[in-house]
Amino acid sequence: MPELPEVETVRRELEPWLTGRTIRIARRVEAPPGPKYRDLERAAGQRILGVARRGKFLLVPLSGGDELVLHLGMTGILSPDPPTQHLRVELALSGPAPDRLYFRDARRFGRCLVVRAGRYAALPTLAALGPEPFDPAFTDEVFAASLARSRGPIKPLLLSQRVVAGLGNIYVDEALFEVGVHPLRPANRVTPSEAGRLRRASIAILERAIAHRGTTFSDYRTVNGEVGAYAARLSVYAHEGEPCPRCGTPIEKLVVGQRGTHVCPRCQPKPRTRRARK
DNA sequence: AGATGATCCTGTATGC
DNA sequence: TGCATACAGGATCATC
Repeated sequence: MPELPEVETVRRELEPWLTGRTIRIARRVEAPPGPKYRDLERAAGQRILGVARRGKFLLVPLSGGDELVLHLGMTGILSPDPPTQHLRVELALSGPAPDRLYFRDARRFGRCLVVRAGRYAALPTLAALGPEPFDPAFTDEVFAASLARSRGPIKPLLLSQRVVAGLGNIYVDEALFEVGVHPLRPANRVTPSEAGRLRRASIAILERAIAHRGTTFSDYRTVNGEVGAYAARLSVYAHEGEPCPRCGTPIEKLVVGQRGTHVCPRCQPKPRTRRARK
């Protein structure tokens, strides 16, 4: 489940390899035609200017004014080695070996398409993406104001990518645990002080996870084929039934917004449901 | 317009 | 052992 730390790890490995090379061939393999893989062939002949990231999206600006947009989805893996199964995209590059980039994606939740640079109409989440967590413009005040505008539960709002970019199911659970906020708490009932702590905790967790090259449960691999080492440092995610690292109460698993969600019932008290009165 | 729920997709785990 | 079923979830779309 690649989230910001996993995608950033991949980006850092791709950047020195790909930058300056020319895409000789870009082709879709074993993937049905459709919006998830579009206009790839347009990348052929264009030089790669760099490898950037916004949230969980990889952005590869090209010399002809186009941009290659990649999303790993759930099971996407980028590698210089061809997979035996589930190959979706192959890029052939100029320059010395390794000169092929393969995009493998078993579950087909990922995407790879070429657009005019910055034109993200085909990618609504990217078009409406919130600030990068590490952007100085993402301040306590900005974050608290975004939360105050929404009455829905805090977790789905953070997963929406509109308030802040790059958080996914794992790191949202970890960050909410860290500050003792229940995932069902209405966003506008998170206090400004809690919002500040949540912002700083999210950044700290993401930075630590990047330092460990992300979290691998099953599919995620770095470009070099390595697993991420952060799974061993998770506090609540995938720890249901185990003692809370802070208070010892067994971690519980519930469903919030159709997502498996992990909480310490003591450190993260469930919000009172305020029912309509008459 | 914001919130909610269904949907996509297949490898892995579980149950009988 | 084999088969059926449940489960995992990021983004998108339909619906209210």
